[in-house]
Amino acid sequence: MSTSGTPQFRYTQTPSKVLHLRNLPWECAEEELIELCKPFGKIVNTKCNVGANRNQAFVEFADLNQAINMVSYYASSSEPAQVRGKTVYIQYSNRHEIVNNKSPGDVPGNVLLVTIEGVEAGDVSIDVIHLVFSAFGFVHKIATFEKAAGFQALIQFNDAETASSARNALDGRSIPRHVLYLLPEHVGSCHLRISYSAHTDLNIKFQSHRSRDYTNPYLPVNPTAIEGIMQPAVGPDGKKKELESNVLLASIENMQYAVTVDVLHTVFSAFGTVQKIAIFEKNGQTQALVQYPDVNTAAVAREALEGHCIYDGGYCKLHLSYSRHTDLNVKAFSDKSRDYTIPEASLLAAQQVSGYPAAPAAWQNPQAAPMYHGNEFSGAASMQAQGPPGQGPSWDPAMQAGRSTFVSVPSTFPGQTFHASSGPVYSSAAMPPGSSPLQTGPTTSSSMASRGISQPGGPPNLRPGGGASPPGVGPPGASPSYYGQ
DNA sequence: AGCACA
Repeated sequence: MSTSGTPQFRYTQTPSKVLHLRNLPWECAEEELIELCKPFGKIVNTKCNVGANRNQAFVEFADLNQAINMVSYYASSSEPAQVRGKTVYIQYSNRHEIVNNKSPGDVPGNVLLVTIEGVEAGDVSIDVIHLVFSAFGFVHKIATFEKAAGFQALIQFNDAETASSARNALDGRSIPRHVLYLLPEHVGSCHLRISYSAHTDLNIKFQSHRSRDYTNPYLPVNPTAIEGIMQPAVGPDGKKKELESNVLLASIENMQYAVTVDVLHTVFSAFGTVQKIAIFEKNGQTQALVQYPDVNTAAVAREALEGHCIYDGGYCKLHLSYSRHTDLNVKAFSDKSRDYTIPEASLLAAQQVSGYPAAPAAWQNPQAAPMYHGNEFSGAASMQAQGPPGQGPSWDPAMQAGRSTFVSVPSTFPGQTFHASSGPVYSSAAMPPGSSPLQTGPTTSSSMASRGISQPGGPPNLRPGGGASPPGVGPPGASPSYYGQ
């Protein structure tokens, strides 16, 4: 009775030009592997830090004979293979080539992604992190956040060399003993898992309890961070208050009919100037971000539209919440996004959607402080490249008040998915203030809302049909209107 | 000290 034989140990393993190395020191760098193996032949690929303990590796030789040479050499050698004095066990791999030799986190860069295991976000302050990592060089920026993986921090160094020295020294280690006294007593172990981020320059908008930009001491302090809030904002009545924002997140339920940027613009313009719109898909559901100039307008729109349907019959029901974003960075004119603050885009939009006043080109932000420009390739050079304020449609990310201190690709920001340029990327960009509201200012528009719009069945007086009907959408014979359920 | 990915 022949079974498919269980794999035996090395004696019956078929040779492969890929070798499996075990019992490596966990610090083992690719260079050390190469050092060990290159006397036997040309190494074409490696994979380091494999296994739960990250103490295994694979090395692929150019030629099978080279791998055989190495295995047989150490099989008969009196001196075992060693890395830093540690005996390394070598055998043929059961695969014949190394695929995916590097995970994204292993590609060196100047920004580290640090996961601090076994702690809550409040346990390890950004100052402790700064202290620990400053041992390896000047830390430019830090952004911390909580994800499923735990408490994480992005730490930006000047270059990949500095970053890798920090990673090599700290990956897998606990926070060094000399700073442990800075941690709360209940924090027992807090191991650091460190990989490289694909980011090259973090976009820090405020000095706050969760983000720092050490290159720019003049960066404004996030007002909400002064009190060091670690708990949700609380309203006057003591109840938990949802964090407000000038940007609304709209989920569109029961979307039987296409909802275009123009439709959304029409709907949301009833409450004030819509600055930017971005439509995207999330979990198979269509969502949209709608940016107003201020929180008040957004609050009014939210109150009025929540639970209402764009089309009669329960179609395209809106669910609104506040986004964490305060300023969207969207393509000026595409089928999924619109930036009405850009004069050209407004013109373009006006060609298609007649009847809407173009947003005024107000680019000066009175709130703007001298700012550090945090785009992908920023640095001294890009700061100089900034044009003077008030000139044309620049992308100067003027500072604006807001509570989002660190904004990036939604939901994927610190994770392992990096969209460099695909899709809308939300980050800092200018928020031109003082755009003239379509109807009324924020304060009066709230009275407007209280007069009727928020009442089910009381549609706002603005209908897409009036010069802005979305092409061929909506139920037959029905122009978009608002119906309470 | 015993085989990787997502």
